[in-house]
Amino acid sequence: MDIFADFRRRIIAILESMMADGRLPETLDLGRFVVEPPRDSTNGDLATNAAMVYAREAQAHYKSPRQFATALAAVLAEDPDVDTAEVAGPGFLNLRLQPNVLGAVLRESLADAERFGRGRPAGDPRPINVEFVSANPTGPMHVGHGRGAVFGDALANLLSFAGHDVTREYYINDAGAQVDVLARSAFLRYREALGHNIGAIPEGLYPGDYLKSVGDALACQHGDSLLAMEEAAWLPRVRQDAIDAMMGMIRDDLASLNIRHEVFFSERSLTVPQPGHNANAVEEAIEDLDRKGLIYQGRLPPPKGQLPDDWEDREQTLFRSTDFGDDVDRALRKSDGSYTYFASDIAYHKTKVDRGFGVLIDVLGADHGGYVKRMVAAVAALSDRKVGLDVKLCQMVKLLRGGEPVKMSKRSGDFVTLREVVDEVGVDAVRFMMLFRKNDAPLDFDLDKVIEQSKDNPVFYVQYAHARGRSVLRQAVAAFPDLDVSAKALATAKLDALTDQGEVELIRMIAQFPRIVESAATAHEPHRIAFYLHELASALHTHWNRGKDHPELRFVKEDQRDLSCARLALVGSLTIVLKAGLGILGVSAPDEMR
RNA sequence: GGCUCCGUAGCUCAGUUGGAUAGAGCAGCCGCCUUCUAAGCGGCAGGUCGCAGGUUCGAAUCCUGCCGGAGUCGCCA
Repeated sequence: MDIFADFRRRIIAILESMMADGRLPETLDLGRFVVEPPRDSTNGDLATNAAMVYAREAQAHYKSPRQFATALAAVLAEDPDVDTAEVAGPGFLNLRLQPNVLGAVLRESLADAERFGRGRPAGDPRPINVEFVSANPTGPMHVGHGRGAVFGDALANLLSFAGHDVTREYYINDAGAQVDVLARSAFLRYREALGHNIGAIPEGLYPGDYLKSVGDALACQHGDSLLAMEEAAWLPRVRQDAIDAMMGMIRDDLASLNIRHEVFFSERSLTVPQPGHNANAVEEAIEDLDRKGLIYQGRLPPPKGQLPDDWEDREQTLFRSTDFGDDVDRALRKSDGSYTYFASDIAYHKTKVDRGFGVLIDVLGADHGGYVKRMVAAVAALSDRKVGLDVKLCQMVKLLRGGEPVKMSKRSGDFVTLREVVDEVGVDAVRFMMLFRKNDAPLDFDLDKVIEQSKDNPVFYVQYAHARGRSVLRQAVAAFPDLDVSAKALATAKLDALTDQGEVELIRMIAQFPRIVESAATAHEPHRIAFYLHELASALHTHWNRGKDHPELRFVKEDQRDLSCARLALVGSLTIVLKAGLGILGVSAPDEMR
């Protein structure tokens, strides 16, 4: 249960009845006010700005926002769940709830631990597609890819937790010139495997050692038979083998971060005719736009800034992306007549629209910023504005060690791989740190700091809070050997003993979890979960420590079984929320720190 | 030059979609271990929310214009 959403509904009902009675104008847009925690919790449990939001429209009925709020307060005070309803400041309405309301939330979190905080499928029932990583299949993943990978995966977790049907998807760029370069690079390694002296890797080919095994495999499979062929003959075969090998490597890299995609979509598949069609997907997508009158032959103004050397003014096939908010119309064919990357991307996104997704999310590197408007335009055009595309750009990751930038080795191809980082600091640290920042802010990742076991390290700090909670439950069993500390059992504890301010504060924070999930999911911002967990962990550590100066506040009181049970219910609920939140981030919730 | 993102405490960053006296963590100073884990906690100090206008009951948040930083700029992917 989300008490904020719940009371928002109750207030809507009140406003509606006031509208029906003529106590308010009938035209109010009831979607505009909010119910949220008051900034200062001494003001109560819930606050709403409804009276201020509608003050202007209600002026004929209530002179001031405060007067309106007073009227609203009078009705709300009748609600059996409300203790007090007070008007504050310019017209805020602060509600203090009966203790049993928050208690019910706590009880619910224990009784149905698996579901607490989860959203119900509501609103747009269409599934959401999250496309992320989509690293070129030309080598192992590096740290920058890792950020997008973790972000996309956590976002997918979050949306799924919030009640949406989510598909994780990877777009394999296996059709461009870069995979031909990959094939030639692999062919070189193939010759090397056959004993040829290949010397230095020529400029323009991929030099990485990771292609040696591809060369070995080719030699093993084909012997020297490829050597006699023309490039046009061997390239397609070598290319596919190399791509498969690279994708295998990338899947392993992703698996090391516990990331799995449901769909791997091949760009190349868009360029071959589909069964039962006489055109390929790219051609069909462009025909589709053409039928909508969005394709034309025309000229583009030269690019601003530095003019490319080979700029030529020519007539070309253009998409009217400016009809959908882009700055300039975009080219769909290169000068040699082949399609641009944008054209296949349009076709690719058309498949997403056709597959019935209602919301598309693309997770890309910040260097793709210039690409956003045209892609949003394309999706709007393809779906007649019925499908939204949200492009989440992840900023760069700066890798540090002890505060100093990690030198990227100049030995070409030998960059710091994602795998090296995961192996050094662990999945949990990588995932949490990548999510403990907004996606559009650059990230410093310090290899030394993230394995530190101290409060300076938020990963550790949050995990420790969970472990501490679990430890308390273990201690409780030691004190009361017959006690059942399972969540289900704790849900039946008498909770009215939880009266200490710190305890109430913790319950309030637990009650916020559902709305944090909801708002983070709506905003497509998983970092909000990470920050919430950090605050929750901090609150737990704080309260735990108060038990030092005030032994009567400790969770386990051997001579007071009922009181202990109530407090253990609180601890149990905290571990449930911490674990659920960490689960969204894809970070483990250990029972003890060792 | 165009577009996108960013600018909040000495440093690194949050800020619940326009709310109440702008918050954390580092770093600095002062405290707390016969105790369910001190791997932690409390307190003090620290601010012209880049600048200037505008919108309104109310702006760090929305709009405009500047200043500063990052990215990007027909057919590359």
